[in-house]
Formats: sequence, structure tokens, C-alpha cells
Amino acid sequence: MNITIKEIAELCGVSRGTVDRVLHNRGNVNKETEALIKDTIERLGYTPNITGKILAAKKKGLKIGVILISKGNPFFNDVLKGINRAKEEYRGYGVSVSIHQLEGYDVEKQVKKMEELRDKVDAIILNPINDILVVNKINELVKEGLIVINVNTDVEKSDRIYYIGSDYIKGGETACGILALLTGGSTKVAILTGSKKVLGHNQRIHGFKRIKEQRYPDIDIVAISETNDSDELAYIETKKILENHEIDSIVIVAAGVAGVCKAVQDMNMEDKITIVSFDAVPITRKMLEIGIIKATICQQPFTQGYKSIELAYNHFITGNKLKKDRYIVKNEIKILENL
Amino acid sequence: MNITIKEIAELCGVSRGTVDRVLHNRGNVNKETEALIKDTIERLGYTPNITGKILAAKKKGLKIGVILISKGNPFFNDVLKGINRAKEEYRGYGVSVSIHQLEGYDVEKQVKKMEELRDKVDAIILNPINDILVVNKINELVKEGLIVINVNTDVEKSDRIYYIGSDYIKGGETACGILALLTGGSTKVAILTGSKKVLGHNQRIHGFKRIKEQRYPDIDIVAISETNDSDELAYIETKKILENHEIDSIVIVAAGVAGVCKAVQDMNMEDKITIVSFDAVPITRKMLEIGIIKATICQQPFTQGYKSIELAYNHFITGNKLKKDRYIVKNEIKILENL
DNA sequence: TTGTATGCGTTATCAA
DNA sequence: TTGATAACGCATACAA
Repeated sequence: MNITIKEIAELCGVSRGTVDRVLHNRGNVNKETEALIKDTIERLGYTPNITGKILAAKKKGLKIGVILISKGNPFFNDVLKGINRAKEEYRGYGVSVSIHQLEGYDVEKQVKKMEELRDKVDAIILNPINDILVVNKINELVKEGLIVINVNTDVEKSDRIYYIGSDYIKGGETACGILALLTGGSTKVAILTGSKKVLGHNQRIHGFKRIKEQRYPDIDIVAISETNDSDELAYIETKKILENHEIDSIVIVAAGVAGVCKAVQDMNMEDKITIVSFDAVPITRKMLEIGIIKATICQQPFTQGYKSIELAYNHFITGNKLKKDRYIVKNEIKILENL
Repeated sequence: MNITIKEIAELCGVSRGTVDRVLHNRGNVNKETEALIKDTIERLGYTPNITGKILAAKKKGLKIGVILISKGNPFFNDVLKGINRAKEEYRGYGVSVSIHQLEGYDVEKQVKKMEELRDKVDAIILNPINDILVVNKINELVKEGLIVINVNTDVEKSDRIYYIGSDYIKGGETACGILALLTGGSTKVAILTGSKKVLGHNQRIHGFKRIKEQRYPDIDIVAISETNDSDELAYIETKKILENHEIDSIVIVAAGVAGVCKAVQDMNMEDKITIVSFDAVPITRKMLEIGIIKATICQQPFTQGYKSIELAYNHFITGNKLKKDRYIVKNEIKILENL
């Protein structure tokens, strides 16, 4: 087995406490002693044992606050399942998790909630709004020593410790690829997006276009419309498109699935339009089951939730030692048979 | 936090040792004392703390032997990557892993290797051959207290502690579903299988047929041929099929991808035949990249390897407490864009 | 500047 | 039949 602090102490003829001071740069150590200890650590390749860390960490306890913009958004149901599973599993490790669900893209509310948690938790798992105020607050909290992890969406130029979520560009590429396969590589497609202000939605469209340019010259993007993630608007926009354009496929890169599908059904075009969507909320599952939607691209929501807690814990245990600052989940193609 | 052994001991006015004896049914405890302790445990809902278990387990150490029929089979490369990743991560937990790769379906060799490991390890992770001798040996070792975990393929009527691997039937169903989507639901298909003696291959075909019957009346299975997982035979069989039947799609449920694709290419039928395969070995990736194969169904090989170690460890830690005796990985649809 | 002592929770050995 | 104690490895408060 590996070398331990105790053994280092014995080898150097000092106490465990002194080795500990050197290891954690606490100062108050004689220069020569420190050099000797550092050398020994280096020479014998000391790495702290994980089980010891775990036990010691339990005593300290890790308080995690989760802030999600999840109210009324069924996508987050599985994310929350993952979080709650991890919450149970990590209870015995001294981890406690409080979950705070917000509604709508309200920057002030989000920042206020972060501020509120500041002194109550050691880590914040955040589904961040892409706004300078949020970024600033993230950076402020990280500077104070909090572990801030962005989940599902990342924001630029923030000092967050990790991002866990999907690669939206690759998601769009995958949508393009599967649409090409479903249509023989030739189709007139309408894209329904949530908002042109939302980075993830744009990235999916960007990825779609990129692959289209690269590989599928006969895919023709006829229209791109915003739904505001609202089924009502999605219905209206879809109907408008179907009335004004000759399309044979639709890609839905955000919410609004129910609205889009209803419009297609109301115009009796289920058999003429190939629909590809993202995620697998209940309405999407239903549409897959009745064959309106042919394929949907999922981003492992359960894993996003579960791993966000796991990452926070691992960072708590090991300090800043993890090299990767992003955990990218897969874009999974789901059809009726492997849903 | 939860109640501990120490607290139980104090509450009952006994020592930790006595509580321990009751918890582990070691005997040598006064009946009334035992009743009191058991009652207290029950009443306060004692559950052993995981971090304590981990530390104590480290001292004991867990030796795991892995037996795979993996020589010359590139599918197992990723399984091995998963195993080796877990091997590294669990080293600090006192876990050691030895890997034994066998070649070919040789029952005697496999049983002999199990016998050889019997006294050297606490757990065996096995890619079992479906044979009565193997089953008997599994049961024998489990009865002796070894943790036996079947990976990638399960065998019937064995007392193995876990199976981790895919649902082959669902894999076949998924293949049928994606083929239906790629061909508009109407196709004449040839199925290339490895061997009619291999359960997994049969189950994939079974699943394919089931979904075909249920949902896709216009899918027509024109031929089913065995390749013995050999590219040479796959080439010959594929050519034979292409010469004698009017098919427009091929499903490869086992190895032999290179042979099948070469036959299709040699007959200049790349554009006429839709090929769906399983797994993503290097040749399959290449065929996806050049468009010969349209989609392949993967079974999370890395996860199979990683989790097999994790399951062995968890079982070692918690005793027999886990409810599920199967960990079923997903059947993932991979195309060029999300490979 | 350095060492000692204790705790985290379970397990196991030894002594009574 | 039971209790006391050490061990696992790290962290830290406190004493010297």
C-alpha cells in the first residue's frame, strides 16, 4: 500500500503534526525540517489516502445548496432525481443538500438566492442565467472559497469550479445527422428554437448548420422561429410555417413540443413531416409513442444531477486536484424502442 | 447524523464489542442483552455508517480477479479501460485487481482459471461461457463465499451475485426500430449473426423479430446467416446473400463487420444497402465515418468494466444488502455525429 | 517551532 | 459472556 503521513513523520523523525503543517502550507515549520519533509514526500511519492480523507471529511461535513430554474420545467425532473439520489447516497459521508427551485429567468432572484446561501453552504450547484450580475456573483463566491458548479448551462468568463452538462453544439450536429438519416439526406426543414437569446439553443442551431454545410448539401433550412418555450406560441409559429412553406421536417431545439406537434396534427401532416426533438419530457415520450416524433436527443439529465453532487464532494475531498473543469454528458439518440 | 455503534453501546450500557457481536451474529451474547441491543438497533433505525465501513474494509483489502475471453476481441478494449480506470481509483480503498485474458470459447480453460483464482481472490469478475461446467463452478465458488459477478453475458441458473451487461433483446428491438426509421419502415433485410449457439446473438434476433411483428409489417427478413464472428466467413455469406436475394438492408448482430462491409463494397452496393451494426470497434467506426454503416448500437463497454469493479466493492462493503442483482446498461444508438 | 492527543465509525483481537 | 483497546489515515485543537 502507499506511504502515509505517519510513515513520513517517522522517517523524518518528526511528528505527524509537522508533516501536516508542511502538507497544508500552514507555516510555522523550520526551514530545514520543511525541506526534508518536502523532499521525502516528493521522493516517496506521497499521495493522501482517499479513505482517510473521506473519514476526516465526514467530521467536517459538506453543505451543498442547489439553485435551479426548474419550476414548471419538466426537463429538470430527472436532474432532480439524480440530485436526490446522490443526496441519499452521500448522507452517510456527512453531506447535506438543500434544493432551491426558482421560476423564470430572473437575474435578481438568482443572485439574491446565491447571496442568501453564501454563509449557509460550502458549495453551490447552480443552473446559471447568462448575465454579468450572475457571473460576478459566481466569481465573488469562488474567491471566498465556495465551490460553485454550473449545471446544464455554463456561462462565459466565470470562475466556476466545474461545468457539468451537454455539448450543445454536438447536440445540434447529432440532430442534423439523425435527420439526414431519417430523410435520406434530402429535406426542407424548419427549426423551432426557444429564444435567440439563449446560448444553448443557438449552439444547437449552430451545430446543426455546421454539419449540414459539411455533409448534407440537400438539407435546406427553410425557416427558423422562436417559441419562447411556450406551447401556444409554438403552435402559432408552426402553423404559420406549415401554411407558408413546403417543408417535410421539423427540428425542435427547445421546449414547445406539445404546441408544434398539435399544429402538425391539426393540419393532418403527421405522415408528411419528420420531427426530431431534444430531451424526453412526458409529452415528448408520448409523441414518440404515437409516432409523431421520430427521434429525440437526450442529455442524460439524471447524470447531470447526480454527478453535480459527486463533483462537489470530490472537490471538497481532494482540494483543487481534479484536472478537468468540465464533465460533458453524452448526446443520446432515443427512439421509441430504446427510450 | 445517524446513530452509531458507540451510541448504541452507551444507550444499552454495554461495550461496542457486544453490540458488534449482536450486529454480526457472532454469538456469545447474553440473551437479554442481545434482545435489548436488537431492540435498540431496531427502534433507532441503526444503519452502519459507510465511511466507517470503508476505512475498516481498507484494512482487510479486497482482491479481485477478472477473467475475460477478450484476447483478439476488440470489443473488450473499452471494457478493459473501464476496469483499469476503476482499478486505479479503488487502489486507495485497498482494492487490488488482477486481469486474466483468455482466448476463444474454451470451457475447460475458463473453469481452470476460476479454480486457480479460488484461493487467491475474494471476488471474481467473469465473462462466462454458457456451459454447465462453468455454472457449477460459479455456484461452488459463491457457496464458498466468493463474490462472483458476470459481466457482458449472463448464464442461466447460476448463483452469481450480479450480472452487469446489456439487455440483448432490447438491443435487437432497438436495431429494428432504427432500421425502420432509416428505411421508411419498409425493407428486405438480411441478418448476419455470429452463432446460433450464442445466447446474446439469438436474443438480439429475437428482439428484432418481436418488434418487427408488433410494429413494422413491411420489414421482411430475407435471410439469417452465421459468420462465426469471422470476417472471412462473413464476407462469403454476405456475398452469397447479395447474389441470391434482393435485399436493401443488413443488420449485423455480432462480429464480422469488416467482412460484411467488404462484400458490400466489392459488389458496389454501398448506396443501396442500409447497414446497422452493434458495438463500435475500430472497423465499425471507420465504416460509420465513410458512410457504409449508418448506425450502430452500443452497450456502454467502459461502464460494464468500471461498474463491475464498483459492484464487487460495494458488495464487499455492504454485505448482501443490495436489492438488485442486475445492472443493465443502455443500448445506445450511435451515428457518425455522436460517435 | 514542534509534539501530543483526540475524533471520525467500524472491525477485530486480546484480556478479563 | 463481556469489556477494553488498537487499527485504518487524515485533520486539528491544544499543549509544550
